[in-house]
This record gives sequence, structure tokens and C-alpha cells, in this order.
Amino acid sequence: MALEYAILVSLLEQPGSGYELARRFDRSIGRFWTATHQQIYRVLGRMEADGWLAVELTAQSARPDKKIYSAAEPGRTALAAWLREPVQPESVRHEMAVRIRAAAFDDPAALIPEVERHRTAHAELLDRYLAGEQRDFPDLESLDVQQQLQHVVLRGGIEYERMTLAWLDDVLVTLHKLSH
Amino acid sequence: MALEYAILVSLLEQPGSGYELARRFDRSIGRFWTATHQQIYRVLGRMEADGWLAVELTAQSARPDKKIYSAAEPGRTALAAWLREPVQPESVRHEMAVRIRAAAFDDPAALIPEVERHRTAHAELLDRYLAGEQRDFPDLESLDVQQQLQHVVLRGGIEYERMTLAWLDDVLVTLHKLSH
DNA sequence: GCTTGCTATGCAACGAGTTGCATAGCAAGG
DNA sequence: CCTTGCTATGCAACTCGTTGCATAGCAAGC
Repeated sequence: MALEYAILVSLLEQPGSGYELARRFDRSIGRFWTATHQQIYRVLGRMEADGWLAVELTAQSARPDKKIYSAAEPGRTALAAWLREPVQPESVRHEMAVRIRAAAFDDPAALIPEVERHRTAHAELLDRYLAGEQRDFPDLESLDVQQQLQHVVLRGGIEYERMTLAWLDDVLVTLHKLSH
Repeated sequence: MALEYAILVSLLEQPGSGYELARRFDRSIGRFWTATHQQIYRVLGRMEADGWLAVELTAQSARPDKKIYSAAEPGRTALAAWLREPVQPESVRHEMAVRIRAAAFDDPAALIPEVERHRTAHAELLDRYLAGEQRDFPDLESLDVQQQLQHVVLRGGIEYERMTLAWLDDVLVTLHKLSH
């Protein structure tokens, strides 16, 4: 599974605690790999046991110790090996597509409010991507390797959202036409 | 979960056995909702127990009975209720995006062969979508409700593949540039 | 004759991912 | 003062999804 590797990448970009990782997964990394804090803590434990991570304990008065994780050499090696493995075909889960085909057996107009809500959510995400691009990559001429790769992933996210918005508009036109 | 509903839609479009459903999930429905035959058999059993499906047993000499499933009224009702539920934010799993960001901590050039393989797979899928469009929707002026909804979903698949191909080309240009 | 592959269903075991809950102090706002 | 919310970690129980295997006859190709 790729969760280990997503965590490794995140820790290579910036060491942090399980809690911090969970919040990153709610924001930047979570754009292309979602995970709850439960999953993250469990996988962190396994990775630590496998020697993929280095841990630095920070004692905190009256709180549990904060564990700052960073990628260790075996983790880096595992990541390099994984990069060379064949990508397995992604398992697709497009709930909206199922719903649209389901609408043929009910009232197509019933789906319109949910498609509109969905469209709003994607429009907001696109705005956040574009704002993030302005903030994190103001000068596209002076990016290091890491930033260039982050930027090409972000461009993918932006194009995905644009495509999705155009398609949802297409869906709405179709649903309205069918509701005559 | 939406697997129940994906199965219901598939059975409403055309009744069939678990085996037939599994093959449909390898082809048309599987474009937006993947499932193995194991999952399908298990969920079919649960749906039958819940009265969502009607079953017709066909005795076959020297083979296990073939169970032909079709959607029953409670299934239709459940589907209609589900259509009106809020869509939960889709959980994203873009392994390629994780790998691209991972490439910053290894040799970016090492990723190129896998990206190219990935690109070929998506190009083939786009070709199959376009061929399927020609075959199943030759006359766009005379489609019934079901076909119009199937077609708008297919258009989404086509646009998704086009967007993905353009992005993978962008990724390849970026990786080549970083390998100087 | 033998292997390979297809139809057709299913069990068992495992791994991935989710949900609910628990702890516990600190800070902010009403 | 009291509630709400944040930091910070983790257990337990559950559901979802995957993998490997088993059965069993029939048809096609070598």
C-alpha cells in the first residue's frame, strides 16, 4: 500500500509528529492520499518497528510525550525501490457516476441539488488550489527540484478540478433537459 | 457504501448472475466503481437477505445452480433514498502523485518508465471509451433517458482520460527537464 | 491424452480503513 | 464558572476489500 510511502514523502519534506501528519493529510497531502489519524498512528508504529523512521521524543509537562518522526535510511531505500515498482491500476470509486446512472430509475431532477452541492465543493477546492499556487509558487522561474515536482502535482489537481467542473456543468444541463 | 447501489443500477439496467456482474464490473461499471467477484458475491448475499433482490434459480446439469438476480421493489426504494442523500467527499488515492513527490528524494529520471507505462494504459483506455461511444451511441439525437445518462457518464470518463493524458505529458516534460 | 482456459460459486484468512471512545491539560469566549 | 475546542496519542471493534484456494464439468488447442 502507498500510505507508508505517502507518510515517508511527507516526513522527508518536513519531519513531524503523528498529529501534525494527520493535519497535513487533511490539507496538502490529502489532496491525493486521504488518511485518518488512526491509520497514520498505526502505520507510524509499524514503520518505526521496521526501522524506516527515526523518532525523537520531546518531553512535555503534563502531556504525553510528543514523538517527532523523520525518515531513516531504510525508509529512503524502501521508497527508492517502490518508485521503480510497476504502478498497479488505480481502483476507481466515482460515486457521482453511479448516482447519475441510478437517476434513470428514479426522477433525474431529484439528483440536481446534490450535483450542485458537489459542484460548489469542487469550485471551492479549485479556488484553494489556485490561491495555494500563488502563495507557494510565486516565482515559477526559481523552483528547486522538490518544488518543481510539487508544482506539477498541483497543476494536475488544478486541471482535474477544472475538468470536473466542466463535466458537472454538462451533467446539470443533461439533468435539466431530462426534467424538461 | 456505494457497492450495493452500483450493483442495483447494474441489475436494473440488466438482470444477471453474480458471475455476469463480476464481468460487468471488469468492463463498463468498473470504469467508475471497481469490485472483485468475492465482494460482489458477498454483497449479493446480503442484499438478497435484506429483500433488495429477487432471485431466479436456473438448474444446470452437473453445475451449481445459476442464480439470476434482479432488483426488487425494496431495492428500488433504497436506491431512490440514496440518490437524495448528501454525497460524502470522495476519498482520493492518487498513487502517481505520491510517486512524483517521492521522486524529489531519489532520481527523478527513475520514475520516467513507469509514467510512460501509465500514460500508455490511459491512452488505451481513452481509445476504448471512444470506440465504445461510437458503438453504443451512434445516433446522439435518439437516446432514451437511460442512454442519455449513460452517455454523460461516458463523456466524463473521456474527459478524465484526456485531462490525465495531458497531465502525464506535463509530468514527463518536467521529469526530463529535471534529468537535464 | 494433457494442459489451458472458461463458466460459476463460494470459503477462509488477512489486511486496509472507519468509527467511537478515552485520556488530559490548556486556552479562549461568553 | 462553564462549555467548547485544540493539542496529542491511542485502544477496541467493526466493516470493507483483497488474495489464495477449492470445486467441477466442458471446450479448444497442441
